[in-house]
Amino acid sequence: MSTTPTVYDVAERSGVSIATVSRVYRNPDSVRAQTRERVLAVARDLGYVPSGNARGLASRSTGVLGLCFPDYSDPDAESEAEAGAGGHGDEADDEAAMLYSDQIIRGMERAARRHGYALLIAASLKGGPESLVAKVAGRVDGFAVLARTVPTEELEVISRRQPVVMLAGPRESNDLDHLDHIEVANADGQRELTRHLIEDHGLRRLAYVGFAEESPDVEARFRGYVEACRAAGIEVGAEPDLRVAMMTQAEGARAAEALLDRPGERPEALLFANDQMAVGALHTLDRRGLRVPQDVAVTGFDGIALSRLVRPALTTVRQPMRRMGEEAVELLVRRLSDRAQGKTEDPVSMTLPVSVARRASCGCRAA
Amino acid sequence: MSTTPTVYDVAERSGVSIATVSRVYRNPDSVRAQTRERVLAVARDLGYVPSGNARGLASRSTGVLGLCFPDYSDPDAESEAEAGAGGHGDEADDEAAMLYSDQIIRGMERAARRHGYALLIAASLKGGPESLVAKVAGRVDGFAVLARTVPTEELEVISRRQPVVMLAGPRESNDLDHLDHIEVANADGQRELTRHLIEDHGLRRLAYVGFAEESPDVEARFRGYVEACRAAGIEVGAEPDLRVAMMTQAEGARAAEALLDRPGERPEALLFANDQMAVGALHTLDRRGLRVPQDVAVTGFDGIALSRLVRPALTTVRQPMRRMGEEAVELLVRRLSDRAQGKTEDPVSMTLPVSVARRASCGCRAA
DNA sequence: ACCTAAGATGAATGCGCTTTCATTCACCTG
DNA sequence: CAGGTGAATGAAAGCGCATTCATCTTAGGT
Repeated sequence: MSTTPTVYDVAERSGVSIATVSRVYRNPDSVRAQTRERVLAVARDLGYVPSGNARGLASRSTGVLGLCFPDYSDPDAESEAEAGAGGHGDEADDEAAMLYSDQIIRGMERAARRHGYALLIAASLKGGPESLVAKVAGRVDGFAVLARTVPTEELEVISRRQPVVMLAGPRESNDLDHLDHIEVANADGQRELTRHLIEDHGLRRLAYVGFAEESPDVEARFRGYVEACRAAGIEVGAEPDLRVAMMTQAEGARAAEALLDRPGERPEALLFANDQMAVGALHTLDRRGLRVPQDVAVTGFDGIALSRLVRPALTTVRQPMRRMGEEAVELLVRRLSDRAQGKTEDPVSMTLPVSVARRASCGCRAA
Repeated sequence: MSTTPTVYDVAERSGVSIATVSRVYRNPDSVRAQTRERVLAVARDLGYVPSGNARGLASRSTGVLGLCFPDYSDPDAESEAEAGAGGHGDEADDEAAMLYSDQIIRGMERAARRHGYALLIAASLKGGPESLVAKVAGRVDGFAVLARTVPTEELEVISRRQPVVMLAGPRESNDLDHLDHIEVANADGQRELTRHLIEDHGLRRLAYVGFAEESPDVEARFRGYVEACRAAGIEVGAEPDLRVAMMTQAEGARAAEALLDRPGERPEALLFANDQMAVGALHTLDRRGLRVPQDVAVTGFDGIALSRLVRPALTTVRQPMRRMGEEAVELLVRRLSDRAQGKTEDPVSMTLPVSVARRASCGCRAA
């Protein structure tokens, strides 16, 4: 217990060299059965477990893939889940708080497992040491990063030494052209959803709520919104009707207040750039006595679990997050084997299709 | 690109020793600002990222915690999700397949993050190489294991060299007494649920479906069931009415068939040892034209997402899986710091409370 | 019985970093 | 100006394993 046993201990106690001990684990068939058994017995006896670090160092590969994602935690969402997932009382539980990143983790884990890899996950602690990525990068053979988790420059540096695939953010302009990249059809989804509101529900006074910081996803979504509006002959500005500081429920609620307080006719539909904001808006509307969707329709984007649990259930655009995780792993694995063979292929960029979930908040189902 | 840069490269190019380069990363304040900047500049230039393996080897600690869990994948559940989560049509998506382990991962990740650790997750590939644990164990400072993922003997060996906490299975008899251990109140939950069926719904002809392999959880649940029955003066055998080979939906469906085909009066309630089996049973009953809960009540155990999505929604016992993950990390962190200080504390064993979710399948809500 | 080839094992080196311990240097103190 | 201090840095010794390459067995062939 005091000092953990190493190859040396096992070798000595079983009367062989450390090379043989190593072989017993790496390549059992190359050791005579009798010797092997003896070594294994001693190992068991001593409580020997090969050090992954040493192994990785010596063989320069870890058998681990990684995922870095931002600290999505939304305090509102947490309390929401505990308080009752939008009024569900005892229905509330962890499920409601399942987010974006959880689905990706799930997808990656599955795929990684199939390929014999383990998965290392780490979220950037807000305001923590900047070295999150470095920490992960140093321990894995390759990894995926959710967009905007890591400073571009740092990523650029790291991607020179190991495969990196960027998730959900369009490839950032210049430096990162050589990164593989997976995104979803943000514009398509928002366009289709908007078209649905306009054509199928006959709504024409729409308002779009986006995100203040530069976010490629949000921009793409807004673009889809604009396209659908223009196609229907509805005039819209070049900017969302409102931009919030964070894409949280609280901000969504506040955004709804602001939009409703604006002079002029009340919008017939509020479109939000993500589900959490939309859920926040639902609360505001409820408090103000406005019925959804009769008085105002509300839509989100993402398709998180909560979107289905709130009342009225939220019409939104579902992203194939799990699949994204799987594709990321496939890509990494391919890169790794390419690299092992000295091949060099051009960076891949794929776009996964999304689908509109028509639920109650736009009027497609009973609340 | 050809060869990844190391401390040596950085040291040479910036005219310092490798010791200084190391300090720049480990203990920046101990290096003169001017020197530090120079080193960092070179590092950035070269694309240097410290090797986690080498670091771990040298400092014998990784900053990573681990989780091993069994391959829960239930093909039925997957297809269920794709086909429509019990008839929900387009409502179907990944959410429905969120399982036990996903919640634990989530809890662990959160807690690990708070303590500055990353999380390594790995599922035992069914029939894969036995070395799953060894792989994980060798790369982390401590880890949690879901019961029955790993042969007891192997765990025993490993736990001698690093903190291990066992999740959800009662401490296995002899060898593993020194393992920390977290479980949920299986018996309490099943007892309360059974009591509810008997007292609040007036049901008396119950049937319990368990798991054939020895499973401490299932045994505890069954024990709770028996206690509640006896307390109500209902006579029950020492064994579940039926034991299945796997706790999957298919097996649950089959179990329901078997129970309904038995001679004698039809049971008023079918209690399953987990949600997935109960969902399978729901299908059988539906196909046979039996109404739930009017003709037969059905209950599960676990509280997975699917349990709420099926129709009728499943009455079940919710486990605080996420919290279990968090507690596991807390325990590991404490152990690690104890160990660092040379302290040795007795193994901890904690039991987390569960809660009964009364939904439609027992008659508590509209279907 | 002798030689050869294949098989099993050992010796030695390096993977990239952390960490004493020792050394150097610039500054203070008296 | 000598002696002393503390800060900054360098030298060197591992950390635990994988992996040639060399050496030693052993079985097979004639």
